[in-house]
Amino acid sequence: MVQYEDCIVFLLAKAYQRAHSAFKAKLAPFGITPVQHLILVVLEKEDFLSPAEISERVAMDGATLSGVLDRMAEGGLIKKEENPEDRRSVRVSLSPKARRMKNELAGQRKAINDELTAKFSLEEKLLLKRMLRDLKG
Amino acid sequence: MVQYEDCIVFLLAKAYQRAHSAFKAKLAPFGITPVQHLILVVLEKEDFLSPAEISERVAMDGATLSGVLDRMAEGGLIKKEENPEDRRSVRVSLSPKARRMKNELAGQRKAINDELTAKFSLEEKLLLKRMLRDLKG
DNA sequence: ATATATTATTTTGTATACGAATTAATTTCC
DNA sequence: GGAAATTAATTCGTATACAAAATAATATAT
Repeated sequence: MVQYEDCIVFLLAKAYQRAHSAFKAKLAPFGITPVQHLILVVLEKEDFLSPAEISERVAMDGATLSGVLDRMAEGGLIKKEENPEDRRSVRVSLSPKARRMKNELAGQRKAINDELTAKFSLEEKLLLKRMLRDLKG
Repeated sequence: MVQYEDCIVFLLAKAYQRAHSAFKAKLAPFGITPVQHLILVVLEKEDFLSPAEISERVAMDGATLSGVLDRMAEGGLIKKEENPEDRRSVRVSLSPKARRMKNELAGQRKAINDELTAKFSLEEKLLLKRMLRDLKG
């Protein structure tokens, strides 16, 4: 009998909620959320992506992304502009303010990783990452 | 430099989303969601809990739970009744329909666990569960 | 060339998730 | 015994998350 305490879905849900909540608190002073952080990092690597391209890279539904991008534009983190080549699509680019946050964002990622996995050995950390990637791969 | 692909928060988020989505699809024919499944299992072990007690056991915010319980009552899975001893609080109990789902629910948990961790050895499965529990514990 | 199909994005509807404010009932404290 | 603090739920506001429908623009096929 699989107790719910042993069910991977619930263990993942609760571990994710703890991690997300800790990261959210760490990012709050900067006025961004974990999801917004993720999108900023994606745009640091490749600027001027369309919502569809961002959606693919962050594995997030286009419908969700639409609202997130609106809030990020509202907050002055990104700019959304029409693509003149194809007026259906949109180009998203980082604002100067967001571009200046690059090092800060990297520091936040390192800090949250260290905090969350403080108890684990290096081998365990690597194994955890591999298993999370492989889960239902 | 911690790339976002190496950030535990994002790896957890995406692993959770995949697991949740697979479980949600498996439960859809029964008209319940993963969260509702969790609450049903909690009530199988201890019936007549209050929202506050359920909230504690499933580590979910009372504000979220309030809506979930309403939808479950609406769907005929639970009954909410006033506690005559303390009219602030509510007693939640399983409906006969939900009580009959017990074995089915246990089977669904086993099936989703097996699916999600099919690639892992027994040792890896145990280690993954331990690490998810210990993460930021 | 234009009706049709496809594509990109947004909107709508439903379900978590949680902080903060609100409401209602009970306790506590003087 | 009644004001004040506490407690239990709910409601409100904001942010994901995703399916399905709607919208708008482009491509295709005849």
